[in-house]
Amino acid sequence: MAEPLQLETGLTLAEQVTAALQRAIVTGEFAPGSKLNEPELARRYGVSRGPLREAISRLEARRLLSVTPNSGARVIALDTAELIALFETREALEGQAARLAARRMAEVDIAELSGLLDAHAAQIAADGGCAYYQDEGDFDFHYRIASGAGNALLKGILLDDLYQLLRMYRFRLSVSEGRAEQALNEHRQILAAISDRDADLAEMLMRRHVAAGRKRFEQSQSEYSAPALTH
Amino acid sequence: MAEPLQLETGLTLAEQVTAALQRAIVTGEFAPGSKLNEPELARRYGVSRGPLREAISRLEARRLLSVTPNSGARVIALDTAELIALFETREALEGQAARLAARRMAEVDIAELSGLLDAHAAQIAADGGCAYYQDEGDFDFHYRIASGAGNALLKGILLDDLYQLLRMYRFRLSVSEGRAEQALNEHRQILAAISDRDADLAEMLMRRHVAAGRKRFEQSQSEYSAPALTH
DNA sequence: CAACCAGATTTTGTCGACAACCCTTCAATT
DNA sequence: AATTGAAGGGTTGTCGACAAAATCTGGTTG
Repeated sequence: MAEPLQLETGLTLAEQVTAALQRAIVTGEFAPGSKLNEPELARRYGVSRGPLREAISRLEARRLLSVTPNSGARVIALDTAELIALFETREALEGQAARLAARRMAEVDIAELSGLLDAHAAQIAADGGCAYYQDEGDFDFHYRIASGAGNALLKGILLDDLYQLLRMYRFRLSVSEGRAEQALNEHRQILAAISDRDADLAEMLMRRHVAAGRKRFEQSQSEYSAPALTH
Repeated sequence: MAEPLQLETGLTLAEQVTAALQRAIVTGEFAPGSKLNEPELARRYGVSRGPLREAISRLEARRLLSVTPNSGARVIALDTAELIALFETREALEGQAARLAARRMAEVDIAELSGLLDAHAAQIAADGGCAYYQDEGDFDFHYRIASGAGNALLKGILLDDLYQLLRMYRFRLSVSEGRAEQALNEHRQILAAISDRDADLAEMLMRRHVAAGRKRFEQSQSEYSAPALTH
């Protein structure tokens, strides 16, 4: 259903529509590959097509939409190769973020993130790591590392672009049984390296952490194309 | 002067204005920090404010403009810390690009790039490495590595976002005497590693190459804040 | 029966106009 | 003299309408 854009002050309509539309895309309300109808969307959000088109332009630059002239905007649809490319890019950027966080993250932020990991541990113990909250916890951790790097550009690319794509596809990247504990453990190791101000180790561990996700995904894909190998 | 937007077919006015405006920003025609006047720009490019505002929205998402509601758009103005952040981000992405290029770049592209480096060498020998052409040669090299990585996302972030920022500020990042030969030498080493399919070495060399640029810039900045050391 | 070609309809691209807001100017007040 | 406040002009934000393009429909023809 259409939520007609709760009105916030200080923001332009175009910005509010951008946020609402991005949210709808990322939560899967608009499926990957589906076409966006401008008059319909404009009615839905209660705005004219002007601000809506500005929002579409923004989201195109953020790589969430792909528009073809005279044909319209479609939600981006990543194939397997492009999802792997997303992991590869994250690996580089998040590795660097961890490296820089080891140099620059404030002690108080490290302590707070440590507490957050305790909360994640409790949650996993309680509900066995329900996939949704597990993902949210994972995003939380990576979000804070990206913020702790003290590099606004790096943070912006990760939060505004890559994490949104990742959120879109989290259902395809769903984690396996017992993965939650392992991920939490890796988070702890990364944070320990940051706390030790060991930049090299922090980067290496983060890269492995992201690469592990990519490899699990590659594995899950190759099972379909070559199912004979695993049983 | 106003070049009223040479008309190309198949592209939206908004897209053409985006390209023209980005070009004007990147070449320094609009200085960093300067304000963009919408009616004036619309007249200049011979379009209405609709497509112009879409172009502004796109360039804001690409981090070339920063717009504040009800106040307008300004060309981005990077301070020293933000330029360092740009180098740090490039270091991670270009390092990864070199790593992936070592795995995926086609032999024919490697050979062609090798020939391009020969041309650069000849150019440096001829005119002593005039700063402008030297920069263009540098961009050429990095552009091809980014393309050779076989990762459209990584390539897009580098070409659409980071390299544009870099071009904007190349005058502040101008190279010193004799730097051209050294850069060319580093390019040769990187390409050799790629040709050997040595991903680890290619990444390391590229990271050092970018880091060297960052360090020269940091050096040039600290000279002003602490001039007594080098007098 | 398939392919192709009009006509009609929907959708996108663009424009000009109006309203809201910001900044400047300048006069009045403390 | 400095600050405040109101009027004015200018800029931004938004809208509805028109024109061009694409898509859909149905009928015709090979």
